[in-house]
Amino acid sequence: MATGRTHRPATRSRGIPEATVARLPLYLRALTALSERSVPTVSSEELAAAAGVNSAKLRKDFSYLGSYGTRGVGYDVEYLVYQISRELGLTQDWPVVIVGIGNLGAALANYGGFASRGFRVAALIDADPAMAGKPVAGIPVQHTDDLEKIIKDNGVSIGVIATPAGAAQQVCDRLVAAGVTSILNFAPTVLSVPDGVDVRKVDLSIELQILAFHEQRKAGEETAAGDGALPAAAPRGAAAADSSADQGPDGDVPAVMPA
Amino acid sequence: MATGRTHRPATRSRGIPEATVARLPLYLRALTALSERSVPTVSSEELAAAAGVNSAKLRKDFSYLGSYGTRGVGYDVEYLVYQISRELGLTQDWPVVIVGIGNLGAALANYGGFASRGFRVAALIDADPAMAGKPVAGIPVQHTDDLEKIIKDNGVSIGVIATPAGAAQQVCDRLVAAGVTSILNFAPTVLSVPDGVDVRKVDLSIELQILAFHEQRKAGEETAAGDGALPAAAPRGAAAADSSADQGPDGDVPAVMPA
DNA sequence: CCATCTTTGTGCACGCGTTCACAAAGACAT
DNA sequence: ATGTCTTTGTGAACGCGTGCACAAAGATGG
Repeated sequence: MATGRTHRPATRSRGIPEATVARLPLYLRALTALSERSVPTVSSEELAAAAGVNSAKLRKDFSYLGSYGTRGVGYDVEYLVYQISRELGLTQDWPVVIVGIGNLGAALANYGGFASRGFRVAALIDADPAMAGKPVAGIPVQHTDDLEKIIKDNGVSIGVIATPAGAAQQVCDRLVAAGVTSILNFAPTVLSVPDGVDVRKVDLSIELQILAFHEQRKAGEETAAGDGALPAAAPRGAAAADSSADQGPDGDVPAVMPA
Repeated sequence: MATGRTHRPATRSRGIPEATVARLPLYLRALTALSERSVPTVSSEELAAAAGVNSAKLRKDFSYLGSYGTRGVGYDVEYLVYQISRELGLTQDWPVVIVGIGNLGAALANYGGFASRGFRVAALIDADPAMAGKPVAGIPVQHTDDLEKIIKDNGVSIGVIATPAGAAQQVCDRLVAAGVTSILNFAPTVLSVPDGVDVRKVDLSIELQILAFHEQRKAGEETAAGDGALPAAAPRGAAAADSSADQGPDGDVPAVMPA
């Protein structure tokens, strides 16, 4: 996975395993899609297929939340959406700040997935004075000097770090000192934080390296035993991948530094 | 972690556990930093601290690669850098294509971590004809129509998908059909691929939701048992930053779709 | 009301990953 | 050469996560 939890050795919330928590958003996404199609109920088998997991695992995951299913029928989609949302804390508003408005920071600011689940981008912060006041995704960028005030005024408890690696720890320290207790770190650095602060890491470079490892292994195996597992995949259709046009301003601080 | 592996139930390469493979890039980064500071050797304790892991775990991880340490001394930094690089397949050139040059795709194209490890951005691909020829990060964007030819001409085996969710599966199918066997997926969708193809997923929305879960738990605990670790949480309801902060225009396709 | 059928919820076993704790190995000083 | 000291490499125990397989529960039809 592209992400990895940091710290918190084996802390379990109220009996909900960490692995289950990590899958809840997946289920929630699949359920939301069903909800939009006005599907009333769904079986564990169907939902598991949509989420790409084993159906037994899904049932066990749900069993940690309670008995929300009906035997012989399945799960009520709307009800389950609500229960999972509540469990994940998405029924409340989570103001988020993004620090480091480079390419990646701008991409995150434009990310549509924020608003759709209780997250609200409360502020964009960058160390470059030239960026100050400049709107990104409709939100004016503020200077790092005001970081503490911004955090406190908005009651922010979740911070996103998209600065270069060299600045990440400093920014992290300031965020934590100002009251942030959850951090999503895109900078390729190991952040050290006090107990009680959660850090999750997203690291593109690591993901690619893991892929390269498996790729190399595949290339090596191809000489040895023929597993024959590689059928020529059928093209599903001449598709068009549309993309958004405008990209963030270039020439700024790179979103992420080399590993 | 922000990422999660897909498929591949318990496939182990040559005895190297998957969890270990996922940590090798972490060690490699720490070692590279040491190498740049001309540190000749490092103990498992020091390196573990730098990588943010347990020293016993680190030693066990290295033991899967072989006995590269010297008892009483530690590990030779340069030698270990080489061994890990070789194990991860980073001593060879990996041409990579990025499909979907929106905000996120552009950020990835500008990502410095590519070139520094055997990865080379061979091409940028987008479905928007208006993007064609336009240089991003010094590389001209090419149209989706030429996807298959680009893959084959460059011998690409690793593809990065940064398209909207709706286009991801189609793009994935075309990439796989053209010969790509490893995919890094940034679109919030479960991709289905044939056996033999590795998919890794990076999903910002999921990461935030997991953080929200823990954040909510922390807020809830503060009332109950005094763990002592939680300083008084800041009020969250305070005034919103800017009212005019409308999220990005929805007509503009976001780099990643809402979950 | 009873039989049947579907689907949930979970007890259980297994395997992976983590951590402890220590013996073996080598460096270094005398 | 011998003893001491440091640090590796790993055997073993433990805990978490996964998946099977099935009993319990409820819907549905007669």
